[in-house]
Amino acid sequence: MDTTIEQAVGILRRNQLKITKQRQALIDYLVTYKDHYVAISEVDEHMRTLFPGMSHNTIYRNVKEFETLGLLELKAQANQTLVKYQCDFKHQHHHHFICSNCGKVQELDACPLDAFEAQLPGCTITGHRIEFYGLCADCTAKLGASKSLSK
Amino acid sequence: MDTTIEQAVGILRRNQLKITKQRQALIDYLVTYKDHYVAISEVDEHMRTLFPGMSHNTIYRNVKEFETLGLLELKAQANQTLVKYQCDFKHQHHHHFICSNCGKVQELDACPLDAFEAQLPGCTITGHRIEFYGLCADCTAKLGASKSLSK
DNA sequence: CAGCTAAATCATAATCATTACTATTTAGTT
DNA sequence: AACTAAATAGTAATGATTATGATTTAGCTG
Repeated sequence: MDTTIEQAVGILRRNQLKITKQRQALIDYLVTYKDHYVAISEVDEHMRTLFPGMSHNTIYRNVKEFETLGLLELKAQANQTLVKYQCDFKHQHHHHFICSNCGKVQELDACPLDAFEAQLPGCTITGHRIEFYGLCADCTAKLGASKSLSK
Repeated sequence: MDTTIEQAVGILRRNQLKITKQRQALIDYLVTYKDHYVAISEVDEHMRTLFPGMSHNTIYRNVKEFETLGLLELKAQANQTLVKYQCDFKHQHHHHFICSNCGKVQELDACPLDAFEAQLPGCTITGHRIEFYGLCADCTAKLGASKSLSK
C-alpha cells in the first residue's frame, strides 16, 4: 500500500474514525489530487460510480471530516467547493500558485507574514491565504488573452 | 448626491449601461458596504423589499456586470458569493485583513509580489489574493477560542 | 467467533442560491 | 412622440449541498 495512504488511514485511526470501504476508496481517489483541485460534486459523482447508490450526505460529510483532520484542503469557488489532497500534514503555511489554464497547483515557500503583521497592531492573526493566479511555465509557452474596459 | 455614487453612475454611463431606478438603488445600497462583505443573496433579499417582485436574475446579473466594471469585489464562500463595494477604482492590489468575528475588512498595503515572482520562473502571474483572518483590534479585546486534534 | 453498540451509511426528499427563458417594459435617442 | 436595443418581470428549472430517519457495519468485548 502507498505510504501516503497508510499515513492517512493512520490519522483516521488515531481519531477513532472507522475505516470503512467507502472511506478507504475516498482516500484512494483523493490521493490522486495532490497538485490539482477537484470539485466536491465531481468526487461525489465518482464515488457514486464506485458505489452505486452511495449517499451524497456520506460523501460530503466525509470530505468535511477529512478536512478537519488536515487530510484535505477545501477552497470555496462560485457555487462549488473544491478539494485537494494535503500531502504534507505538518506543513502549515500554504501559499499557492494556481495555473488558470491547466489548474496545476504549485506550493510557494517564503511567508511575508511579518511584513503584514506590523500593519495590524492589536489584531490577532489566526490564518491567512496567499494565492497567485496566472499561467504556469508550460501554459505560458502556448497561450495569451486580453480584455478592456473604460473607467 | 454622494460623490462616490456619482462616480459609479459615471462609470455605468461611460460603458453605455442604462441608469435604471433598480441599478440606482442597487448602487445606493452597495455603497454602504465599503468595508464589509455582504452575501449576494442578502442583497437580493433587500432589493426585493425595495422592489417587490424584482427578478432574482436582474439582481444577480447587475452585480456581476458591476464587478466586471470594477465597481464591486466578489468573493466566493461556501455556498455563497459575497460582494463588497470597491471605493478606490484605481487601486489594483487588494490585500485584506478580514475580522472573523465582526467581518470588518481592512486594506493592507505592501505587496510581497516580488518575493514570490522569483519562485515562479517562466510563469505568467496575472493576479493574486492575499488575505489574513483573525480578530481585529476591537474584537481581540473581548474574545478567545481553541480546538485540538491528534495527528 | 457470536453478539453488541455506537458510528457510519443508505434512501429519499428538501433547501436554497443561482440561472434560464420568454414576454413585457423602459431609458435614452431620433 | 416614436423607436429600439437594453433591461426587467415573472415563472420555473437546475444543481450543489443538507436534513432526516431507517438500516447496516466496524471494531470492540466476552
